[in-house]
Parts: sequence; structure tokens; C-alpha cells
Amino acid sequence: MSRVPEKPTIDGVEARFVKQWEQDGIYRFDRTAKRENIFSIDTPPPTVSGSLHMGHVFSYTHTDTLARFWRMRGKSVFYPMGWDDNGLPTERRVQNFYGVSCDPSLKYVAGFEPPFRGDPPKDAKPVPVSRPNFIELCDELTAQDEKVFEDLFRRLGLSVDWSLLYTTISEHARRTAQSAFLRNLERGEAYTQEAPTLWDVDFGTAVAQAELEDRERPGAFHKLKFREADDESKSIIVESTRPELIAACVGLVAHPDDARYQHLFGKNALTPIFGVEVPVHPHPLAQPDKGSGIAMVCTFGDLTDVIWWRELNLATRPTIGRDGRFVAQAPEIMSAQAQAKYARLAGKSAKQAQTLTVEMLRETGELTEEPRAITHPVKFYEKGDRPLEIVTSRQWYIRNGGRDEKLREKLLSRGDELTWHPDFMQHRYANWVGGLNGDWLVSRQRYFGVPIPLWYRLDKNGEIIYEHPLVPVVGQLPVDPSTDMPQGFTADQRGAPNGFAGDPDIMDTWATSSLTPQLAGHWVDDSDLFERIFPMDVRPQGHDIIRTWLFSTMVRSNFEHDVAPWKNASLSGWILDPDRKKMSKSKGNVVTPSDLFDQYGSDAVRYWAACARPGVDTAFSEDQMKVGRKLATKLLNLTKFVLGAGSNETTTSTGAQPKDLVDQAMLVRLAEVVDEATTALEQFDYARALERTEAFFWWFCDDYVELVKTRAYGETQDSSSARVSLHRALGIVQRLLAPMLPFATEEVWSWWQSGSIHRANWPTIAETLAGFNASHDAVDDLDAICLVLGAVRRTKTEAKVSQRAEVAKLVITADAKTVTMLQANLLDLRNAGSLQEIEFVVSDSNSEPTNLSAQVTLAAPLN
RNA sequence: GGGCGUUUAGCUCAGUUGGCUAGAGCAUCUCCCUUACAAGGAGAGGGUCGGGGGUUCAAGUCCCUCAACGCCCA
Repeated sequence: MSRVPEKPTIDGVEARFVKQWEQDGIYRFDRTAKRENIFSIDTPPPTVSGSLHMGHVFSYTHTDTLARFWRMRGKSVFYPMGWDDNGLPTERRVQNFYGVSCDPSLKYVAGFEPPFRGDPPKDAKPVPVSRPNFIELCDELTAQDEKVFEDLFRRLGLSVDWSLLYTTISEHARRTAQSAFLRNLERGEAYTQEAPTLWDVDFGTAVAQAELEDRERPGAFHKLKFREADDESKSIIVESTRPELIAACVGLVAHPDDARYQHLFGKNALTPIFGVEVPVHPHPLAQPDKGSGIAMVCTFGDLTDVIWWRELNLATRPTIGRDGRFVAQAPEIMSAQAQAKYARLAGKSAKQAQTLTVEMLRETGELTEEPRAITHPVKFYEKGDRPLEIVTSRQWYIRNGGRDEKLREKLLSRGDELTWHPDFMQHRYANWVGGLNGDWLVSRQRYFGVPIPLWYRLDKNGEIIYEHPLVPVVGQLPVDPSTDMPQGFTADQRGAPNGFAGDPDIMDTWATSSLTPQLAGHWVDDSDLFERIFPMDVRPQGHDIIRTWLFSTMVRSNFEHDVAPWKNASLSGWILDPDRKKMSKSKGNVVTPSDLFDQYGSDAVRYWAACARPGVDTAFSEDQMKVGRKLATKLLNLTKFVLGAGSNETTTSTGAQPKDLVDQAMLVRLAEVVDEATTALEQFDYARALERTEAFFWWFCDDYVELVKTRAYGETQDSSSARVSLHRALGIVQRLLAPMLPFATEEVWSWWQSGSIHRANWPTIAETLAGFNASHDAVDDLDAICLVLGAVRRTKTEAKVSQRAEVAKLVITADAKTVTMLQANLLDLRNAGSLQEIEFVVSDSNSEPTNLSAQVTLAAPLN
């Protein structure tokens, strides 16, 4: 075969085929296909804020194998890519890259040049820029990053249709996100409310429940002496980790059954330092075994405070502002003397205030013991560096069942509409939905994102009227309320009494990401396309974002389409480093994917990923990549052999069929593999499909090919049987491996077939077994032959002679049936083992279970 | 504290409704230049299947219990 290279290699195939696939458009989605012939994928849009890592390579490979499988099954595969370039990670990266910070009060500067483009010195002071300038820089940097991402994904061999690309900050994405939000508003699913809100003081933004994480932090219990209001000689010892919040204390709570505090319920206590009167209440959430069993309620120290405050109708006396510092104005209730004490705290950070408070407590003698050091979980924003505070602010929410039992039930049952892969992942969904305790907070006090598309009327004093917000008119979307105007108003009315004000906030990044099916499918402007791909066939994603991405997408789809957004959810595991720790940049154990592509080839890296069972955390393993590389190389060499063995004409032109038992048995075995691999892939189990195919492949190379090699070189009828079987098996194995090893299989396919293997038909049992009838018994017969071959090989190895060494005499002991079979199929065995004399002994089949044994006598060495 | 998952060879993992002597790859060791492949091939050694208890003719597999590790939630 002239097309077979002299020395096959997988090095360098990536660049060639990436280019060719794009030229030929083989992954192009056919949007004329009917819904039942479409397989649609809700691809996760990676965050564009740095670089792709092994986790991306891992999970995107899993999805790609499925896409390739379904494409070969004849589906039109809707496989888009999206870039999540909206949100805080991008903002942070832009700040660090250009040395700027966003100041919305500034005016846009045309032709602005940032002070740096990459690596500003550490001591450089950020240059404040306007919001439009800042967004320009975001756009500039994300465009660069996206190019790098695309190149890497192409090199990984993702069969994405790049013409379907979407981003989450584009004009289209903003229009989609704003349309969906306005429809939520219209139906009453979105609402605004002034309420206690988790607040990151460094980022200056509200944070949603889904974005929280607990971190263990050192703290200390302080024993504080409160006094009974009726009798100041009696003290109440309250233990608190946040004594600085005494000024914000609005009550005390103890468990209703706690005998120690029964006499206090309904009475008042006086706070230390400030002497403010606060009520004592029973509440079941108070923990009798924690500290002294009675807790102070502050507005607000933690989430439990919010519950107590709400359920017990307590006063509101916030002391910490949005900048994380104590507000200048002391709570009104305080006496002049107390206000003077409070003045020492004003303007201080929480930490400084705690130190000062402890000092004051010592002065007044109201710290009864030295603070007792503990470590305890503290709530952080997952991207933040300081503990969250809780401040009262006006925010927008979308209902998610956190406050509505019926909606919660509805969303739980939506989970049943999906098939989960693996199935136990549904528990995580149910667990999260069941544990929600508030609606979804979607507004963020940030800059780079989709603006909340609303304005508010101002009253005659210029105060905002939040009821009946002004919404954009049809065709106006997307809007930026800070520059665009509501219909019927003029620019000079902005901020003026009886005029209007734009909502200054943007939406949570998940408010856009929760619409990826609508974004990719062009819900707002191409209903024909959207109806063909929605609900989508599969949502692939990491199990860590079930509570965020998966759930929020479910919420939007439930409201907008009254259906689950997909039929399947496929959850990938984590990548762990070889020590079974989660890989992370801070540990310095991150490997760059492109280096691995260079070193082992893309297919080898894909092989490693495809070996991991769905949903299972997997160790990063270069060893596994070496195995993948060996597999790919072996496939090239096998193909070279099969295509080069014997005369090709007799194979293709005579219409020969598999007629030898050995050939038929091999194909029967292969048909079983085709069946298993197909079933596994239909159930999203690419790893099983690979494992079965690979096991067959190595057996095929080591045993079958070795057995028939000599016959295949010949020119007899038996040779035709061998060659036609080799060719058939080769074509099937290449296609079975195509989803996992797209480059190597495309290479070998190109040596003897026309068109791309990735557009070839997925192999079937029927084609594997065409032209003959054979039962599974044939496989047992072939196993027996292989067993004898194995015995011959073992003897040669133990004798430390070449496998080519001649065997003078082989005595095979077996039951009568096996002996008959072997006698009829001796040719291959004789060739493969270099056997001279063969003798058969029929064993007594009544005595023991069938025992096949072979006694090997080697010929004397010739020299 | 609740939920979920994991625990099988030195390492990474298969082992499907209980059923042959528990498998594969890597690593280790031995041998072999053999015309597809030495970036290869042929073999070998290595496991009381996390501990304990139970069901069964039969348990890695089912039940109970304990432990360790991981993730999610409180």
C-alpha cells in the first residue's frame, strides 16, 4: 500500500487533522436535521480568566467521546463551545494584568492606554478608569485568552462546531439574560427586597448562598457579663466569638427547654459597655451545650442571627458598613455616655474593633475570663479573602424554592426528569434543593457583567421608588441603564427629582450561565434552531457545580419552558495529583496540558481521561498517558501489517468471506465487543467502551494476528479468509477507538479509506458477522487454541530460547471434542508455534472437568 | 450532626443479576533482535478483596456493624 508510511508515527498528526477537519467542516451541525436525529450538548463554557488546566482536558474529553459516538451513529451533533468571559474572575484578571481599577464615577476616555499590559510591578498603584474603559479592557484581554483556549481545545481534538461559539458577555448574551430576567419579573419570579445580605467587604458586593464556603479560622470565646435589667446585681454570662458586635446586640436567646434561663424569658438584659436594654427570648436554634447556652443576637453576626432577628421581630442596629468598618453613627438607643464609648469603635475594621472592645470590657470588668481560643468554621465568599459580613441592602432575587415549599417540590421532581450519570449524583441535587433557605440573590455590585435592565422613578425629593420599575421596550435590549434611558424620559432627568435612575448593579454570573441552552440555541432570535435542540440531550459538568450551574439552569428552564433543560446530566470527577490531593495552583503541582500534548500526543492524553469512569475522581497519571501512546502506536503498526500482508487484490476483489474457524471465532468475539461498547456509550460510559475495545485489541494483536500471520501472507483460499477477516476487524476496531483516539484513528483510516473516520458509520454486529454463521462455541474453541499456543510460548521463554525456536514434539491432552476440533484447525497453531510433530491424547472426560494440557519438547538447537 | 462516594497486587483501576483457580495496565524480575511494531515481543513473581459479624450449597459481590479517606450540606 503506497499510502502506508514506511515508519508510522503519531507525532505531528494533530496539526494536520485539525486543519483538515476545519476545512472539510466535518463537525458542522446540520440544522436541517429533525429533532430525533439531533444530539445536543450543553457544553460548559470555561471561565476565561487564565489558562486551561488538566481538569478541562479531562472532562471535555469525556464529552467529546460521546459527541463523536453519536455523530458516527448518524446524529447531527449540536456541540457548541462557549466562553464564560463575564464576571468577577475576569475583572480581577484585568485589574492585575493592566494595573487598573474600575471607578464608575469616572467618564469614558477615548483611546485610553492602560499603564501596563501584563505583569505590573507589585508596588504599582492601580489607575482608576471608567466603567466603559474597564469593560473595553475586559473585552481586549478575554479575546486574547479565548484564542489560546480555542487553539488548545482544537489540539485536544474536541469535535466542537466552532461556528456555534457563544460568549457570556456578548451583545447576544446580554440580550438573552436581560430578556429572561424581564420575563421572570413579569411573571413575578423575580423581585427586589431590602434584606440582610451576605456581603464581601473587599469586593464590595452581595454574595449568594451558593457561593459560600466554610473555612476553619482561629477565633476565641469571650465570656461577656450582661446584667438583668430588673436587678443589675445579677449577671448573665454570654459567650461570644464576636464581642465587637455588642453594640449591634438586639437580644439574647436560649433554648426553650433550658432550665437555666426559664426565669429570664420575657425579661430584658443590659448589654456590657453600652448598657442597652435587650429582650431575652426562647428559640429552638439556641444550642444549650454551646458556651453558656445563651447567645447574643446581633444585626448581624451570622446567618442564625438573621433567623432570630426575623422570627423574633427584633430591632435592627447595624454597626458594620459595606466597607467592613464600624459606621460613624452609633445606634440611636444608646445613652450619651454609651455613644461616647462607641465613638472609639467608629471607622475601625472588625478585627481592630474586637481588640478595642476587649480593652473596654477589661476596663469595665465585664470580661469575666481570659478569651478561650478555638477554631471554628467561618463563612467566606468562595473567591474572597476576608470573612463575610451581613449587611442590609436592597437586592434582586429570583425564586428558587428556598422560601416556597411547592416550588421546591417542583424543582425536586424536575430532577427525576433527568437521567443522571452516575445515578447517585442525583442525591447531591436533592440534597441541595432540600437545604435551600432563601431565594437566589442575582444582583451584584460589580461592573463587568450583564446590567440589571431596569430604571426606577424618582420622587419629588429625588428618592428612588422601587415599586413598578421602568422596563426597557421591545427592541431596546440589551440596555445599560447607566447610559441608556427609559422610554419617555430625557437625559437631563437622570438623577433629578421626579426623574429616573438606572439600576447600578449587574447580574450574578450564574444568572447568565443558567441560560447556556438558550444562549447556544439562540432562544431570543432563532426559535427554529432552539426548538431543534431543546431540551438538550446532555449537560456535562463537574459535580461541584450541581448546586450552582445545574440547579440555576433548572430554575430558569422550569419557569421559562416548564420542562427540565436536558434529558441527561453527566458528571465528571476531579483530577487529583498522584498523592490524591486535589490539584491546585497554590500547591504548584499543576501541569500544563500543551506540554503533555507535545510529549505524549493528544490521543495519549485523551486516553488517560477516557480511562476514568464517569464521575470518579481520578489521579493525574503520566504513566497512563504512556500507555495511551503505546496503544496509538500499536494501532498504526497493526494497520501497517494488515494492509501490507499478502496480495490485496485477492482480499478485496474475490468476495471472499471468513471461512476458517479461527477467523470466524475472532469476529464473533469482536461482535460481542461491538455490542458491549455500543451499549456502554449509549449509557454515557465511554470508559467501559474503551476498556472492552482495548482488551480485545491487545488480544487481537498478540494472539489472533500471531496465529494467522503466516496464513495471511499466503495465496490460498484460507489466506483470503484470514485477510478478509483481518481487514474487517481492523476497520471495526479503528472505528471503535475513533471517539477516544481521534487523531491516530483518522491517520490509519486515511491509509486505506476515503473520507473522515469521524463521519464513518459506527460498527454494527451485523457487519461484523456478515457472510457466515458461527456460534459462541467457536470462541471457546479459539480459546483452546490460544491456550496451547500459550503453553508453547511459556516453554520457550522458560528455556530461554527464541519464540521462533522449533518444537520437535507437542503432546496435547484434551477431551475428545476438543481433540477433534484442534485436529481440524491445526494449521495456524503449527505455523505460530513452529511445531513439528503433534500428538493427541484423549483424556477420560468422566473423571475430571475438561482439562486441556500441552507437553512441549523443544528441538535441539541447530547450531 | 446529616447525605453521598471510595477502600481489591508496590501504584492506578476493572470485576454488571452472588457462581470456574479474583483480572488488566504500570512498576519489578527473567528471557527473546521474531520481516507490523525493540518506542517491540514472550513469560514470571506479587492479593487472607479495609476490620468484624451474618445470610447462603456458594460472598470481592447481599445484609448489619465498625474504621479510614474524600466530597457536599448543616
